[in-house]
Amino acid sequence: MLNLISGENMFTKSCQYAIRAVIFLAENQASDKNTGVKEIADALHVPQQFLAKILQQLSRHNLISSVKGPNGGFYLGEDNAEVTLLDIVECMDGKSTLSTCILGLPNCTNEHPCPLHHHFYGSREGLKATLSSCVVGALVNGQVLSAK
Amino acid sequence: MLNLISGENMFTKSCQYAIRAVIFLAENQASDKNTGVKEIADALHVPQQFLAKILQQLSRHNLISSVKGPNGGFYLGEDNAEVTLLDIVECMDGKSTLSTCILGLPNCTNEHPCPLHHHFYGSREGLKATLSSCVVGALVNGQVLSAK
DNA sequence: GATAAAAAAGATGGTTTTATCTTTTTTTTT
DNA sequence: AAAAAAAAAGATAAAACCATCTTTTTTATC
Repeated sequence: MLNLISGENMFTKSCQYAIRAVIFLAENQASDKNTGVKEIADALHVPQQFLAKILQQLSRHNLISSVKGPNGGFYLGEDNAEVTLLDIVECMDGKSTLSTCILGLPNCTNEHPCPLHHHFYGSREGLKATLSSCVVGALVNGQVLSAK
Repeated sequence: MLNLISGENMFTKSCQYAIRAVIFLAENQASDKNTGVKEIADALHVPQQFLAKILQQLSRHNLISSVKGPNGGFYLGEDNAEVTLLDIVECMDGKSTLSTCILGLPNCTNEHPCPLHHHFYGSREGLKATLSSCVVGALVNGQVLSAK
């Protein structure tokens, strides 16, 4: 589930962890060594096994790359160069809510809008634009990433 | 929990139902008759008992008004004339997430922002502005409200 | 080939959200 | 006063989300 307004967070936990992990991998893109789950989990202060599941899912969808065995781990390769925030959100939480009615009404359209439709149109388009234009590989600037 | 981006909806189910119910009450503001849970639930096609809980909570927080007994029900009175979307969201889902870090990082600030901070700043401010400026009593225009 | 490291996968449990059922309280009408 | 209508409240359950533990598979190194 992805709730943009109500709730404690704009992204789900899974999605937050996923984004932070991918940005972390992007920061290590230069190095030719892989990064293990443990190392990422320790750096970001997130539950290791939960993060493992998330990385597996990202890898299955080819948003990140992985190698098994000793010296194995995860990395961002050329295949992952164009991955955007929208890719990650949709991978973790399903198709983004940003195109469906904000009140969940199936018959809400531009022609027959719900009472909130026009009020949120601009902000929602802005969010969509940001999500689809943010290539995670470019989000590296040494800013705050880890918590606690 | 209120997730603005990830998940299926921008608002939680509770919040969606709450907003739709309050707008429905606003449409009946003119009438001096109260509206019962059953009538609202039928009109909006939402689970009656779940909606009852939601209306109780809205009533406890004085966002809507209620009377018990025969011919009882809910209504929007003068006390509720200034209720905004933000009031409803915070009543149902707690203080909005729109001021906390989008990645859930406790040490993210304007001076030491997370990698997403500036990208989402504008849209988030827009959402906040809409939520706090939308008085639900004014959202009545006969638009689509019920689902199914 | 044996060992070890690491991702992948399977199974299980806790918490929150969503939803339903039942009982109680309030209040109007008869 | 009795009956009925309706909100209020309590208890329970299903589903989704969050998290952990265990086992399996892959693969590099010895």
